[in-house]
Amino acid sequence: MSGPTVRDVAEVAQVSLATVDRVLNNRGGVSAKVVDRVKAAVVQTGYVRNLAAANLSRRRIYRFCFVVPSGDTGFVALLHAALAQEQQRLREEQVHVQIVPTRAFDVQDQVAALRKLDCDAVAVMASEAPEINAQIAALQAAGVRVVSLVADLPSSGRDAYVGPDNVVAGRTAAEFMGRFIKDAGNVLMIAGSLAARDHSERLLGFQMVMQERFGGCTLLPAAQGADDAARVEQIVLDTARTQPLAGIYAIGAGNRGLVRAVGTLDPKPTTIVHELTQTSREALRTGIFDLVIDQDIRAGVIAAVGVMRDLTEATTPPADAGRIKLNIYSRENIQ
Amino acid sequence: MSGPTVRDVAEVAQVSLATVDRVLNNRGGVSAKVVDRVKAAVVQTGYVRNLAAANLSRRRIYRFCFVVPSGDTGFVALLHAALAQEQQRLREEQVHVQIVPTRAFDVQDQVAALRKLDCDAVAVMASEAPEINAQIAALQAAGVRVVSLVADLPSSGRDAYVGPDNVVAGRTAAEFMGRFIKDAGNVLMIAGSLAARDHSERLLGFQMVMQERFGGCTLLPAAQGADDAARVEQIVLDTARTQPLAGIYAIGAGNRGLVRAVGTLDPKPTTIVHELTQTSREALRTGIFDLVIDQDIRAGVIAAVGVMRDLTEATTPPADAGRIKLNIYSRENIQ
DNA sequence: AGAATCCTGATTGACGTACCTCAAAATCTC
DNA sequence: GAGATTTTGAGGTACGTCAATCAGGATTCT
Repeated sequence: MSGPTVRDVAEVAQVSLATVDRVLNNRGGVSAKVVDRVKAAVVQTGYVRNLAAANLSRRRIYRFCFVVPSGDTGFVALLHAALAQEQQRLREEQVHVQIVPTRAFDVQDQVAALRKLDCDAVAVMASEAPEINAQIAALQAAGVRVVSLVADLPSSGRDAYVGPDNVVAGRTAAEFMGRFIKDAGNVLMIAGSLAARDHSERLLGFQMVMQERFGGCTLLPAAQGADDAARVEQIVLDTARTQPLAGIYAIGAGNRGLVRAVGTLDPKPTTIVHELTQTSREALRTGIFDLVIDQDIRAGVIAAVGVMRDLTEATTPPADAGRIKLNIYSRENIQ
Repeated sequence: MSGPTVRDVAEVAQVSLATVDRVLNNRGGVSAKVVDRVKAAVVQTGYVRNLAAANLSRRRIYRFCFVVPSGDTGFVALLHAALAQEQQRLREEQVHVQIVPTRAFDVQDQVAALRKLDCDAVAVMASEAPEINAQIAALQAAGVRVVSLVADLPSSGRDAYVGPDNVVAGRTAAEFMGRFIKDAGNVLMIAGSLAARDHSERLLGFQMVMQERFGGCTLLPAAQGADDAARVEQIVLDTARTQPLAGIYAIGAGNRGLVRAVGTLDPKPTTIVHELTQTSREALRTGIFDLVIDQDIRAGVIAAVGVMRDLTEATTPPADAGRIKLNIYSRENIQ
């Protein structure tokens, strides 16, 4: 008593099961007339494929790899946690996810990791570099679909990008920065590395909106903190020594250093950072950070798997499948 | 070549398939010693149940109903759209979703709708009323699990609530309101009806934070606009005639009226509203609204279905399963 | 007309789990 | 140690789809 099956469709269409199967799975070798009849029968019976049965029968196992920077703090730690959690769940659905940690900013290590992959598709989080582009091309030539994760690699020819729109992220940061500091004062921007596409795009978006709509503020030259807490701390302290700071926009990681530095400043500059980690959550709560712009990395992992599955099946994933939402957190809506 | 199956577990544990089945599905009648042996075998082999096969075999069809207010604009329209979309997808997974529209604020109509349900579980979006509580109790007595959606019905004894934390929603609105208007001026709060639990909770949270942290603002008495555009427009215009308005917090629906009214005011009060609809999206873009606090209703529908499935299976859903995230939108990150 | 190609039918065996029955074996009770 | 009870085994069927094979009929081409 569970809805119409292919059997019912076959009966209504006056054809055999085999023919229905051919039509439903586009196997070809069926005349247009019969195709129409079968499709009409599908509509008439209200047939919907039983996903469980389909998945069971086509005993496809997907093998996906995630090549992502290692790290036991901050965003990458959350990413690994999300991956591990999904890995568990996906096993039930016959999706095997392998996680390949790399050293952040180490191009050779990342290339090496990519080289020895054996899977149907891979999600890569890396900076832009010609060697990496080359290796991605090689993977694709070998039939492996490639997805860039969190930071896009547009020039690599990757099959898809899964991550937030980082220009929008920067623009949003600027919107709140401008309003919070009342369109006046010096604003310090600290990126990790401008070779990381996500960082450069955020910076771009931030500067655009600040210039367009908050001309009362003065943008200081963008600093690079290499996602390193000590470096970030030093940058803030050095800058604050020579001029008053109304706002700080931290584009990359290294938030522990930011917390230390901002905590010593009086008046405290309005501070906007990315990624809701333990550090930033705590800083929001104590009032050291004013806003956190977060990308839901768990949603990102799920989206990436979905896109990789589509790509592996040679079906084009929906246009917005890879777009990860940006979440804005203040001290009142931390979760 | 698709991982270990029950067969492998049975072999390793030196028991029959039937016994493994009894252990895995808690059917009882197995000695503790053997249970341990089977469980050890599960770990040793790395067995994970194949969801597709399980779902196929247990030919369970879930029948769920959504009893929600009808409406072709605003939030409820989005809700219906999300429902229709999920309905499509869920059919593939043998979940039959029926949508029962009711007249908003019409208790008798809602009770009547609840009375003639025939399903395994129901999600209800309604205001608080004793008649509704009674009908929910009757449903539960008949073995139907009941979930409150978007607006909680805590006194009804519903099995679960799926929706955002509306106190947090109100607190978040206050946080941004206070910062945007620089902690000074009159703030008007407009609810739809304080009988709707979501509205009263938002109001509560908003007032708490405004009093705690933004004592410079003056809170005007809360108005009730019955989620009606004309009423809301009138309230704003009437209030603005007698005193300057620094901020408006619209707790419920009727945003079209709000747009009309705020558009005529100079200076424009900082306006914070709920739910990202076509109206509020457009108002954000043109600068009439300053912030929209949205609940992702599609995520809500998915969560509700998950919770109903768990409840129907008599497994307690995870603690945070029903919690819908609040998303904050400014003109820069509309999507 | 004969050969080649195309279209369709009929049938069958997986896929891995759930769920059932019946009988045999082990354990407990007095 | 006989009887009652609990525990375990053996075996089967069903779920709906996929995938493949083989064969026969229809159509087209030469």
